[in-house]
Amino acid sequence: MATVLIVDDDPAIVEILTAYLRAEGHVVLAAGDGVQALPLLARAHVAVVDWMLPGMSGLEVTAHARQTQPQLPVLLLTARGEVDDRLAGLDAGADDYVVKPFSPREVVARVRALLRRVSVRDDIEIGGLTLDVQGRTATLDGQPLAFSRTEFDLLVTLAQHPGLLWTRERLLERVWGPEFPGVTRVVDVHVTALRRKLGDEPDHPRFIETVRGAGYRFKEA
Amino acid sequence: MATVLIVDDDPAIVEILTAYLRAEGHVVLAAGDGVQALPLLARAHVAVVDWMLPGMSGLEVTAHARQTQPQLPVLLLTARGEVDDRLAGLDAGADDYVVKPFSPREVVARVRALLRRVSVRDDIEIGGLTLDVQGRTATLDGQPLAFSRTEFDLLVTLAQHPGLLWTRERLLERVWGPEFPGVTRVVDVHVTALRRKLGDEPDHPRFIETVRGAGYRFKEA
DNA sequence: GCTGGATTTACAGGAGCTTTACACGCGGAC
DNA sequence: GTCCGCGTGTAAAGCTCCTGTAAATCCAGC
Repeated sequence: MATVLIVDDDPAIVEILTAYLRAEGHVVLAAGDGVQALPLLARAHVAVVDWMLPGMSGLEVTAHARQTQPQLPVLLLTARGEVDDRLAGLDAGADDYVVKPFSPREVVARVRALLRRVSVRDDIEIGGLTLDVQGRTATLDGQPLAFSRTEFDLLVTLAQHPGLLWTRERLLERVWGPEFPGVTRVVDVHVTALRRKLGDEPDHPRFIETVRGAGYRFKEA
Repeated sequence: MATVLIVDDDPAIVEILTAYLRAEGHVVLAAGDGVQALPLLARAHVAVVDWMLPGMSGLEVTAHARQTQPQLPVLLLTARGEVDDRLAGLDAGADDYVVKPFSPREVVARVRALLRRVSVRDDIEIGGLTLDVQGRTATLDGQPLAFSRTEFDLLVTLAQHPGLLWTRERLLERVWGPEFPGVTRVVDVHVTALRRKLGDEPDHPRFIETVRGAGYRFKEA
């Protein structure tokens, strides 16, 4: 259960991959070219990117992802003639390859493998807050802090992308999963709980700020 | 003394390494390719992996091990021509290298070094608890304590990695074996049994703490 | 078959999640 | 300025699901 970004200008490919990935329980975001893809990168756990794209190439998208989100794994889709360019792709920071024509199952399998890697991400440290994602422990100004599972997932999601605006809907999608039936106010309640534990005041927040009419945002360092 | 996983498609190499490692008292698991190796990773204390494998490469096996078992040391076997790729191997998370052709003694020596690092010792002592892994005996605050086989294996697994979060699934894999068909609640039952013998209370544990919604963790010293 | 241990089952208690309700305050209309 | 509507903060209630644990069942070795 994760968010997968597909970047391909062929609607047929997008459609078939979306179907397979949804069947796995993932949330799918899609973009037809590189420019559309850039703002979606921050919301993805893994990106599937076609090499040949109109305008900005898949390689450029990959390089951009590598810069802005070093931990985001990228799976490149390459046509047969491009196989020789594997090295260039590795240089740009792609994590895996699938050569066209591919079977959707293969892509799904590799996405799954990449997701396993993401789940073991390094520690987050920002503004006196440290999060050990793997061990699910946290400290604030050196003091250990206990969070429930939902609280911790929510905090990690926010803290992994400082400065990024998260709507309640996107947070629900990401933290609670794509099929969560509940209302968005549940996010508010958990944010309140987080803020209490973090010693955060809604007016002068140290970490989580409210963007009225929009959602929440983790303060940049 | 420990369980060593060998992944190599050359039966001659597997055979000679197995002989040397057995002579050191280790348990040896062997796999001829990466796919065979994956389910065995959970049972190993250290892995010796050939770079060139049919299908899934040794690098991929290493990366997979790094994801699923961060603490598992990996020793890569590389042919002379691949030495330049050392950086790639380090990226994938290998802990050490041996360049072919190698002497079995050298491999054994490096395995021994890696095992020291991972603290797979015959004797564990932490917080008043001592475990003699070889002799399968234990004392708590000087008093001898009797455990069943499963209890002892479970306790050793937890105690060897203080502070590391273990999900019930990972514990099943490691203690019960990768193909165990049972439900994860069996872990709970054995943890309860362990705690009773250790005089551990779930609320204020001296040794095994519950991470609600995640799994169990042996308290750090 | 006996016996010790492993696994499953069943159930109680409680932590944490969701919903609900209401208060507060910002911002726009006038 | 006042009024009103909407969005947000937060406490509290109810409920769900997780965990602890005893008891029943299963199983392997003798």
